[in-house]
Amino acid sequence: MAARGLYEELARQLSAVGVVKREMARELPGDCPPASVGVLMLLHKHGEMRISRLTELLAIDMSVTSRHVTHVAERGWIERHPDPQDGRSRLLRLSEGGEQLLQELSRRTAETLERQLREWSDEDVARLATLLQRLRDSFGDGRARLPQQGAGAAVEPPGPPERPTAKPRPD
Amino acid sequence: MAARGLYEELARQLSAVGVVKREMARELPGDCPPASVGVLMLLHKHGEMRISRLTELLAIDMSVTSRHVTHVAERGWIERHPDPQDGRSRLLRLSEGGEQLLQELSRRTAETLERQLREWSDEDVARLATLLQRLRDSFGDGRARLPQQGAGAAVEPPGPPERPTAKPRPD
DNA sequence: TATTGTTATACTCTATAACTATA
DNA sequence: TATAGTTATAGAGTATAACAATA
Repeated sequence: MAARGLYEELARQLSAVGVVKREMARELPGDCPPASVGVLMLLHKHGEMRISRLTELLAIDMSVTSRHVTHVAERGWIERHPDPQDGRSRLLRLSEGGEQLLQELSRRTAETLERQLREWSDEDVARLATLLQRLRDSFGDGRARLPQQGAGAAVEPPGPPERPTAKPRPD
Repeated sequence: MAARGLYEELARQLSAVGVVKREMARELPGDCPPASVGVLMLLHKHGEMRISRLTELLAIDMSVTSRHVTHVAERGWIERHPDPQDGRSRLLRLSEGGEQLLQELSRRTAETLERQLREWSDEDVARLATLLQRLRDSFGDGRARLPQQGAGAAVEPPGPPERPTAKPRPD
């Protein structure tokens, strides 16, 4: 178990990752937001799958996955075939055009990182990727997606005074 | 310079950090979104400062910072004093209540990470935090916030065929 | 005229809830 | 009745542009 300060520092750094993500997003074609790239990458890596599986891998709500999938399907980057196992589902698969787009995006992503991380050693790049993977695993582990019993109001803080305590806010 | 696959893997892991951030956000009081925590943390760490400085540290647009600051100020977590150096600015400072809230939030954040990262060694937690810090530095380095010459249309991809190429989309 | 902030508007990503179709 | 997926709606975070006040 690490010291508390260590965790706080990690939390701070995690919340700052957004800068990097936004910078990377600038390199994408206007038509293809980061979420679409995520869908394409997973279909490339894991092959044909249903929306439910994609939802698990993305660790977001299925309704969101559905929208992202619609987006990439409308642009012809994936194909949707009937699932012989279950009439409610369809199997998603990268199209020829999707494969090629992804190639191009991957190349560009790599270029950006290469440029920004010029000073980094292979070892450090790999180390960071590995630690992030592990971080995700650690979080997705224990209670992966418990069915929400009241996440909205969430753990109201015990004592901090002076705070107007979450007024309904009329605006 | 690392191999291309290494960069792609890093990109994939970076885009997946969202899961962790959302999980952490669940632990926050409904009134205090992650962005507010960021503001409070920076004011705690660096002390009194102007919005422009906060904007640099957060690496977001000043208009966004302005909104976040308004949010925390409305709840009494920070105070705004006139800046003797410049009549257009105000100096932001954590209030008593803000300090206490932050203490509580930090405690809770640390608890969450402690719970999820039970298996992690001190070294690995520190290593990840350090690498993320360095990642951010590397990105914020060279051209930190160039004045946008056409980021909207962004680098349209050269060759990937078959792609409907960003149709106006009638919907 | 240039700079510091603020406000209005729009876009992306996500969640919740209500709904459809199939199991 | 339960499950896979879709759609409507809302909220958080960000960016751009137009604007106000001060330098």
